[in-house]
Amino acid sequence: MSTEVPKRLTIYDLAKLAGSSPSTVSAVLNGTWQNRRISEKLAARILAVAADADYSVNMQARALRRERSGIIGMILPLYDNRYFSSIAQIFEAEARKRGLFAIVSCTNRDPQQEQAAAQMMIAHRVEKLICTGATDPDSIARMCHAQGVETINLDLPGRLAPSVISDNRNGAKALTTAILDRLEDRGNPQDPILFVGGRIEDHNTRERIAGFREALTARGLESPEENIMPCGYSGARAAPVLDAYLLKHKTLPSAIFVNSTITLEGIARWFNEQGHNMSEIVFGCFDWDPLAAVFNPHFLMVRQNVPVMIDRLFDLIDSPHAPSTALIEIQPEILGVQ
Amino acid sequence: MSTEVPKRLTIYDLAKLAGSSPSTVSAVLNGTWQNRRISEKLAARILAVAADADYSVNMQARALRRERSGIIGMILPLYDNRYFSSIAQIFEAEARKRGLFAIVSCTNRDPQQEQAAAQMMIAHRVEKLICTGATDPDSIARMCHAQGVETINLDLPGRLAPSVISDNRNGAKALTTAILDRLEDRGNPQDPILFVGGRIEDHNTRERIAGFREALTARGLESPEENIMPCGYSGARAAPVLDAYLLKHKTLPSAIFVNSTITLEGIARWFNEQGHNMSEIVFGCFDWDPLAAVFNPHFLMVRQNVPVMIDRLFDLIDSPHAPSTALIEIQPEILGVQ
DNA sequence: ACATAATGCACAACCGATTGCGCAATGCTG
DNA sequence: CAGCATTGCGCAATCGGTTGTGCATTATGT
Repeated sequence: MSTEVPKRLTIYDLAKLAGSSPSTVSAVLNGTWQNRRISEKLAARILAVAADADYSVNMQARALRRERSGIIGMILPLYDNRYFSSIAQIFEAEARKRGLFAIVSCTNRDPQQEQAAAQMMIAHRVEKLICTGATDPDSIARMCHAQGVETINLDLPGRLAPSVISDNRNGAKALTTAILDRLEDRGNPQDPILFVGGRIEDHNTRERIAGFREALTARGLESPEENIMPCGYSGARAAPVLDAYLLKHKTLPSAIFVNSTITLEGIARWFNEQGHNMSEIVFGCFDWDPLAAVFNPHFLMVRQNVPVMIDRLFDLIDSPHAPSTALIEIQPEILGVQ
Repeated sequence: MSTEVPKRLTIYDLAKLAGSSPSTVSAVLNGTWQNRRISEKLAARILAVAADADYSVNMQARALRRERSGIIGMILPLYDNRYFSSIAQIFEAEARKRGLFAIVSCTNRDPQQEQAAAQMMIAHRVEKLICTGATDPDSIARMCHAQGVETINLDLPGRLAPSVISDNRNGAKALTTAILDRLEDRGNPQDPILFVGGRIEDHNTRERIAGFREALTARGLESPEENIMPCGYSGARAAPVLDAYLLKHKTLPSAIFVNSTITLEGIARWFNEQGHNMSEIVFGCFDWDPLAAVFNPHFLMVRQNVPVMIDRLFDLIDSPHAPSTALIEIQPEILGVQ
């Protein structure tokens, strides 16, 4: 085994091997040799030598000279739910298709970590930075713009860069309507629906609450403040909300609008611990998880359309200078309605 | 908005601003100035100027000159299950703690994509490459070693680089034993257990089958070949297996050892479609998912110990030259036993 | 045969940080 | 006050590609 760095091959070595010059080797290897009037024959020879010697370009050197890194960055709250992990996966695949190298950093919904990650991305000279579900997208946008790096917001919108998000309001309205239909099927169309989870500071949660209310209003129903509990994204936050509801009303709500799968997990845990049966209640969840869906075929779930979101995202990336006010809303899908 | 690249600040600019030289600025900014006998006072001035001007080092230039990128790479089959996504997340956090920048690529269990991703990683001059669940870790290891890049295998072992994996055999044995205990509680300790999912070409699947058999043998039970169905990782593969079993035996097995959550999803779907009730059967799954667990408290699940695996992984990364034969097995946890 | 154009390729200056080395200024010793 | 050590810092080469420019050589036109 190599004891120390075994000096990798450079274009200078290849030039010697092929009896040519570094600049010619460079042009041949990066495909610009046609413009430089290199002969077919020499190009072939150089390519053969390079392949034979297992040459691999040094991207650092290339990026330094070209003043373009070929890297595109994304910051993300976390990987471990289906929505965000599929965002990461599809983003990466799409980036690769365009010859870009994607680097993704998790920032745990923490503004400090978001800033630090963005700094790192800037230091690595990413060509664009995608801020997914960022708690403070505008601060990041300011930082990046000061360094000449454009940003795009995904999932949560900002005011200083274009944004691609789900149509939260209409998605929530459709989900709530589906819940109301279920209640009607069960013969209690007037029963209260509890809204649980999310952060009221989030644009998305506010929009979902608005959609929730619109659906109720459309049926001539009330939406009392006390039934709307954006208690955060952690699963554990759901228990106190349910405890309080039960204490006050002596009975469970007939339906629950759950604002994320992580909240759903907390609610399910509470039902298990309390010995309640989830199938007595109509559940609608603004988020999708295949295992949750298959174990609860009666659940209503909203699946955000990640492939289309990423498509629109790359439209923005490709278009030179999208207006920072652009807000693109993608319709999600309601699963569980017959 | 900037029409074109707005020339970022370099150490040459800072040198002018601070009335000093580029080499001094460099030393001050990268912390090596003590060795270069720069005065406290000048260092402070330069730091102030840099902070004031929002300077950000160019990592490409640094990496080129230092001949170290500060980047560590990982290839991964996919993000979208809890096991792999937590690997990615914890790996990234640990890398960051060490001042390394983690880049992760999904390769969809496709040897071609694995090779291509490894090539990219090499071009970006990663300092090490972690091959997680690679279908062909040895080919990647050969490629990387030829370029002087060390690799480490995670989740699936290889013969050309050290490996950190779960103790699949003992984990499977413990899971099977737990299943047998459940069957005994239910009064049918001799009933057949079906093993479904995974690839027989995978080391892990083979070891799990071995552990499965050991547990049966320990109770004096048979493990007929026909009950062991490593039908792949896709969920859809489970249905034909279950169909065939049902056709032959006219009844469902009393217990199923499920080899992954994706297979579990396929099985659950089949049960729904066929109108069978999953609670009639004892389920053990070699994999863990919090939503699956909370919706099925009676499931036995194996949670692989990702934090410890990543810990050991970084032990290997930090140790100069681990023997390529090193195989570190981490004990997983059985969830669902009282 | 001579001027002109096209072809084929190499030279050398970069990109921005790092680092071995050396020089000037100051401090200290005798 | 000469002689030597120490302090403080800048010079210039370097990492490995990229690219504007220019110089031979060959082909074409008259």
